[in-house]
Amino acid sequence: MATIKDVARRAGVAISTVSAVINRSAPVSDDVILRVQDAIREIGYVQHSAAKALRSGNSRLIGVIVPDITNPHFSTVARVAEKVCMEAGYMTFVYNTGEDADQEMRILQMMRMQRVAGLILISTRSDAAHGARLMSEINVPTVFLGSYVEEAPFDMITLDEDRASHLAVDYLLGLGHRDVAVISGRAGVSTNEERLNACRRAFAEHGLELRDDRIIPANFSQQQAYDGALALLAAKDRPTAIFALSNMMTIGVMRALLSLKLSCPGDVSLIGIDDFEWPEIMNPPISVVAQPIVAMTECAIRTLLDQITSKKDPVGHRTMFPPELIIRASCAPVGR
Amino acid sequence: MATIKDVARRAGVAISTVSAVINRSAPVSDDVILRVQDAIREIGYVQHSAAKALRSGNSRLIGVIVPDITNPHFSTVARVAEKVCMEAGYMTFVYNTGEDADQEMRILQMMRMQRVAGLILISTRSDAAHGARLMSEINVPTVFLGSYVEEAPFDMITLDEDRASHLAVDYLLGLGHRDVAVISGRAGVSTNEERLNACRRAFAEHGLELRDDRIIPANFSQQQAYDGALALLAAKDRPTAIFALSNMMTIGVMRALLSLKLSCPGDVSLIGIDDFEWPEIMNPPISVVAQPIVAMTECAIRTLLDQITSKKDPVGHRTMFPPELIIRASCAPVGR
DNA sequence: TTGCAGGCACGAAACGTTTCGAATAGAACA
DNA sequence: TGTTCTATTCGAAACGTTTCGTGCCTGCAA
Repeated sequence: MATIKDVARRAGVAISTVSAVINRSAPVSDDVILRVQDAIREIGYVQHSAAKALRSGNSRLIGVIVPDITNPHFSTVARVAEKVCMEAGYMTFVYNTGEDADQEMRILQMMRMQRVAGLILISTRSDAAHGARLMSEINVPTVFLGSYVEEAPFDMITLDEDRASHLAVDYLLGLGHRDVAVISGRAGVSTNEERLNACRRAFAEHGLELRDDRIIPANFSQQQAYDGALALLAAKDRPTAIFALSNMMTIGVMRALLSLKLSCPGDVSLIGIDDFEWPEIMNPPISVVAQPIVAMTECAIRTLLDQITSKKDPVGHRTMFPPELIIRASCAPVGR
Repeated sequence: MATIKDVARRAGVAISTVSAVINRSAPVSDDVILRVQDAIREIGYVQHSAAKALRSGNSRLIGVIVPDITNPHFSTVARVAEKVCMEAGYMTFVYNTGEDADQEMRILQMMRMQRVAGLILISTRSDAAHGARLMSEINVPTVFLGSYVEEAPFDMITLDEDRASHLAVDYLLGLGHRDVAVISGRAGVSTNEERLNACRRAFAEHGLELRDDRIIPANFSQQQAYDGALALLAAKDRPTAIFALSNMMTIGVMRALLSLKLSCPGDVSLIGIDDFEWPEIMNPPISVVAQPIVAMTECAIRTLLDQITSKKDPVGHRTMFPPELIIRASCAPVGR
């Protein structure tokens, strides 16, 4: 492939002059600019990012690490990240951890090889041990999105998880439900811990208690939520309402309801966190606590780019976005 | 960051020896291997991909270009591509065209800058003019997935589109439907043209005709399918069945049906191409012609890697995968 | 006419690797 | 002991850029 040297020869100028034209990094006469541009067009020259990155020490690459791109929530993150980064002249590297901490580390290692300029990280664990591993592997500006990790003092963009759970629980209790089960995500992930603790608080504020046996662990997995809900709902003391702490788990519960031929909201009310794109085609349309994921992602990227250009250390600052309760048809007053 | 030079100094060997150890590219004594490995660990050395790519002329990067990662069909492609490539020691660059040919070209340009070793391309147009532009921009092994482009003689992995449409049309006609509307994708995309032409043929084989005014263009867009279906279904001569040529358009039709309070399959039968992940939570579960997208993607990547390593020119060979008719609850005999 | 500043263009070094021909050391053989 | 071979190890060039110190011209002021 043609190199900058070929362009220089063709345009009859020095290599450094071509570089100056391409990057507008030094004044060049109009005449020369034109000659260089013509030469570039004629021989079809395209910059070699690797060479540029090597010499300039700037890859202009952003790593985006998500649990699973197949989840619409995360594919939206990927899409928005790509767009915002591209506008700023960066390329994104989107990778899936599959909720596996070792895979997360492997990906971080790859990101390091690529010398990414920054990282958007939706981590699979939040404990201090994981944080320590993270800190030893990450040496670029990083922003957590949706969750955060102990001992890893990066900036974080999250939902107001406390309010999210309160919105759902208050709504359910307000409908008269007293026996509510919570389908919980992966233990040890901040997102889940915060949502769960907020549930407990919300119950307590109503003078009620969220019993441990009404917390069904499902690891954010659709299948595990299905299995857990199946057992829960088949028992004769089934709850009157279920609150699922993430979109995939909400779907799992819905499937369990359907396979047991239980009516929703007739027999059991259901509410989840994270909105669905076409709720009306579901049976029934599910009420949810939605998070403004597009705005959150934009904010995360902006924060990251800011940190990259300003070169100032992150302060571990947390920005919270407000959740929104969207009432549809999956919850009814108890005993109806 | 530490470089290979630091490792060499620390281990007391030459740079080239360190390289030999890292890449197992030349025989090195066990003693030295150990010393080098220790040194690498101690100073936390990580290879610099850009430098490696520059010198070796091999980026070990694969570009994956999809219309919209937000569509579950394509996020599956991305996920599978990432996995298979990673196993082969390649990294993937996933990018969205947003169904825009100019954006597609811009992305190709970026891919070229990155000197990707190969490309998986789901193109937004199939015409010869687009093919010509493509050929002028692409200079690496490329495999088309799902669609192909005229005048761009790369290998292609697709569904057996003819059979896919036949499966759906034969099923509908077999149920007695005579007035069937087809929601069509973007004109000029091979996938859509083939599906549409196969529809016409299938009708003809039954001695029927698919009238042009029963072909509703919707550009593969959910919203356009919704709008089109709304107009179609609000008219007093509405069809008794609808065949939507892609997953998003099927959803659009479903929404139209619901918003008009039309019963499916009572009033109108509906079938689509592409399966849904949790059909049972839809109302009703929609019958579809499914494509084996995971296997297709794996095949595409394998074909590509093969071409990259064998360095032989593509022959424009087409591999077709069989569709599968999955009957659920959205189609009923006519007049019921 | 001379001196000087400023605007442009140039050349060479450096970024971190891989690669390949050459050098070295020890072993085996005569 | 000298020679040849083998098994390692080394050194330097090259990949395609950017960057920065130099130097050449031109024009303007004195």
